[in-house]
Amino acid sequence: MPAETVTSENAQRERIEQRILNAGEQVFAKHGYRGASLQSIADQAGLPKANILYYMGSKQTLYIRLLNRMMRRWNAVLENITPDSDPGQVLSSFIRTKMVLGQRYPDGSRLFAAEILAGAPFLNEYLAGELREWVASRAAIIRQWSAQGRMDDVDPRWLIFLIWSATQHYTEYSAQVTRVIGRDALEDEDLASIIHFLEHVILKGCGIALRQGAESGGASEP
Amino acid sequence: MPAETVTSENAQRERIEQRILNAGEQVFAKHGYRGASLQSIADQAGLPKANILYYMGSKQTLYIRLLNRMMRRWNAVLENITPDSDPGQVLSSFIRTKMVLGQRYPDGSRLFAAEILAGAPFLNEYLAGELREWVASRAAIIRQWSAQGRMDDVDPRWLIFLIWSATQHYTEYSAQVTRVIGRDALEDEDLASIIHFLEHVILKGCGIALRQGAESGGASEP
DNA sequence: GATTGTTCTGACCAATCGGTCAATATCATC
DNA sequence: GATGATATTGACCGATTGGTCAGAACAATC
Repeated sequence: MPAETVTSENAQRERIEQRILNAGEQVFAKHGYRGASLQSIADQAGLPKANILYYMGSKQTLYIRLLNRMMRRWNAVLENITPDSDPGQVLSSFIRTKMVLGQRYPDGSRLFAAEILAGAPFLNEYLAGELREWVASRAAIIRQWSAQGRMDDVDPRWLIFLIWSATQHYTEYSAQVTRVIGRDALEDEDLASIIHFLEHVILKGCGIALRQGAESGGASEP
Repeated sequence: MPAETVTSENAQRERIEQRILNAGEQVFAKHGYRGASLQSIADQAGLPKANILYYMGSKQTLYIRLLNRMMRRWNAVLENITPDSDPGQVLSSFIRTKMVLGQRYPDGSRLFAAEILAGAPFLNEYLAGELREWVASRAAIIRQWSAQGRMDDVDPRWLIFLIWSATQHYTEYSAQVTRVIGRDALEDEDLASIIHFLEHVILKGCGIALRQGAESGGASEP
């Protein structure tokens, strides 16, 4: 780049890199690693193809940067969970945080999904290492809750996958969901309705009492 | 093909086409429409590339045949549902049927998922037509159940999507699930455990009484 | 065994793939 | 305004893409 002051120089480079990353996220999300072409990413970013390679080095480097960026965004999920936490609060927050992240980064979520569909060739270590530890530690706490009688004795791994899949669905499969319910996109009221539904079914299904007011107008209890 | 008797002639052609379809399903499932190459499909099928095109005509024709084949397989899901049906039985059967189908046709399920990720360019009509009707008719019946007090008043569309996503997850994301729980593949006992979990949480979460014996050793009720 | 209608496939096509590179453009510094 | 460092990009590379096609191979009929 042109040599400006150090800060603005970095800022300029940062802006261009972000533009490339966002363009790459869109294209990789739609067509997967193999199906995405540098030319289409360049078109999406409004830059010549050679410029993409100048900044990112290679297709693979760009792709891995995108995977890492998305993994970092998920760090906020289920981070403050302790054996003393309230199960209802934690699961409810899990559902809400995950839904918000999916809405904020739909392309990143889909990019991740495409990588898993392809057999997760670039994510083997992450899944079998970091993520496995993450799930195991959360599962251990949930098991304590069950043992203390604060919720049903369900397999916490399946519970985590259930919440993960249910929330992912509305971003990754938005093309399916919107067409089936006859909308162009999911509105805020839809999202609120979905979150409310998931909280109701999952918490109640795990034998966790629903919070007061959370059921206003939603579901009728016997 | 060599001119044999009419029946065996068709049988021979059928065998080769099935071989190509299965190979295509694998490759399309992994890499999506754009990312899949006819050469890799040919290699997978053990045939020269020109042979693939001789039988299928074009990449797009092969792809659409695969989508149709998978859609047909899903016809068994939620087919016998009436206002008089037992909600618990129907939802339980929905979960089981869907899980079994996912296990039987993992590549087909993933193929479908990749198509949705790409924005469902080939499935627009199906999703906005046939599938929308399918969901709407089932949703209407579920609403009747709620109105009759046989289950909670939850949005039936979100319920259908919940079961759909939860069951899909274990086939489409098997790469993630198996690595996170540290297995090579999901065993029969895992599947039984998952089905049991989903039945417990979803039925109970919808305010449907669980059948006798279905909870043996599974979840502890207050 | 010549005829006929498929089946099969190597060779080839223009287009596109990821990536390289040399030439040019741009700016801060002196 | 000369120097040096980085930014930019059109032109190009060999490989691969989906698809075409002519002709070889094949089996049944006459």
